Amino acid sequence: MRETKSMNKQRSSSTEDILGHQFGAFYKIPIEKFFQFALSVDCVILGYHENGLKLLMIERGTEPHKGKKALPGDLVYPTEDMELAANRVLKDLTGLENVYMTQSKSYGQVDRHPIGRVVTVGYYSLISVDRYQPLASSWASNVVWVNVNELPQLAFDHNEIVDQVLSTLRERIRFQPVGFELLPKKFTLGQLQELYEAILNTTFDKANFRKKILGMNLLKDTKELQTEVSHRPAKLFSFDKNKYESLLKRGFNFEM
Amino acid sequence: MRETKSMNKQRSSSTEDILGHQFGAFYKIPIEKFFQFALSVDCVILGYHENGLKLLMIERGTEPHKGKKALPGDLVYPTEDMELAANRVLKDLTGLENVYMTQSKSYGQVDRHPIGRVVTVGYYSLISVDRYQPLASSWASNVVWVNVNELPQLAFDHNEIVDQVLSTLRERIRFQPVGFELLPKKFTLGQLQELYEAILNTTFDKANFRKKILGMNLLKDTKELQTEVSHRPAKLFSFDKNKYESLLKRGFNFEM
DNA sequence: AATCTTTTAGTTATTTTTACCATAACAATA
DNA sequence: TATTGTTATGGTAAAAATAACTAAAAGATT
Repeated sequence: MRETKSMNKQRSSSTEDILGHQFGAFYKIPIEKFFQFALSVDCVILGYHENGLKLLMIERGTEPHKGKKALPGDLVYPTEDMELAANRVLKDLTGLENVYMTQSKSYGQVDRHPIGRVVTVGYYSLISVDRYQPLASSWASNVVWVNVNELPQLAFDHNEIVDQVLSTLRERIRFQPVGFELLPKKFTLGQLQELYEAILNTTFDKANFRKKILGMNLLKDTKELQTEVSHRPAKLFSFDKNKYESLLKRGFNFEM
Repeated sequence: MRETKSMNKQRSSSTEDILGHQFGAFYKIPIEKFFQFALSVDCVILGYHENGLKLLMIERGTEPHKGKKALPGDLVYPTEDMELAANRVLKDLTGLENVYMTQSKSYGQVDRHPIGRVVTVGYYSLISVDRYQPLASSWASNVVWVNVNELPQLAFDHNEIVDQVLSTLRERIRFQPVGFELLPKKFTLGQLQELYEAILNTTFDKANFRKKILGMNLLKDTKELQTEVSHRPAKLFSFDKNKYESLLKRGFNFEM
């Protein structure tokens, strides 16, 4: 890792325009004064349980905001890419890797953190809860799933971060096939419909929903059936990502 | 402004969990080592000229990336909110205030800037070119409008930032009434249609386009006419924001 | 008067959406 | 074995939205 002292020395000897930012900032203030931000990531980890969308939160044991729920997050190391930091947080919390993860917005209000200027970047990931199992760690007891419709007041500006992510997801799920990320690899059409209904807070006609989604030719019939149900078992389908990619190239537009 | 030294002292005396990030980062590294990021903003300032979407760029006079075009941007002051910094850049460059501006993504690759760890937040704003007039400043000669379809290789990761903004805009303009921000307060339906056609790279049937947009009841007939045209002058309309807000509450969905 | 383009008011065919209906299939269980 | 609950499947029909097109009056300039 690069040392702070040598970095400062390098900066002090730099020309006034090395950054290419011309609007005056460091004509007045030495350049090293600008290098006093910290960067963090906060993860909105969404899963679909029992007919509802939930997110993983931790309960804070210390001030500030002691006792409140907060998004899992961490500081980014000075030599770490932020996507890496977000994936690290996710993996430490859930054991999961290579899951759907997207950057949301950044939050940098001057007074958002008492310790100093900490800018945080929001990420959200969609996980299939059948793959998740809580890791046995020191903080494991503090981890809870919270229904997105029953969010309490969260620590810091985390309510704002979550609200932003949810509204992005509600837009995105209608035009991008991301809903499948929240289901097991193999799912029934009923489960898919329930998921859409829960997230978009509407209802669909069952027959029409089936026709629409099957008509897209994005689902692969796994030839397997649901088990342990006291009625005719539903077929299990899987999302065919390759098919989607190839349809995309031909101008296909997903829409629900 | 807060002093660096006193901030470091404060941090050194803090408990290990004051940030509420539990995953180990500063168990290994002193907290002040995390405060060595700089934050910048880069602005994608979009305007609509002569049937094309263009963006304001500056030409770099110094290394790195000397001679290349770059997005206007600046470092964020340690006690400045980032939205404020973005608006400052916009105002310094164009003289404009209170224009449509939205945060895009953040870019924080470790090696994206030679001087140190600089994380940049992308913003985009939509301006009406009839309001813009280049300010007479030291950098004024370096400012150029570039057609979004003829972008050269830009400095840093600015191509990525612009591409992201353009793809967001193309999605957004279909479902949010943001296109009007790029037109003068009063515009003809022909201008509006050309704007949509340029951004979405399609064509619309004129009669159908008219019916659709007028059917939404979002446009106010200003009772004025185009002037200085050698044919029947078109009516001038304006976007009725209040009307839109009230329709929104009743569940209206804008879509083009 | 000729020209150019907007405005306005249609029509028509096609496609998509929405709301239904009916019945066979099938696993559990009573 | 009959009942029950739900999925699977294959419809139909009305309503709404979309797309493609036609026609002509209006107004300003040349």
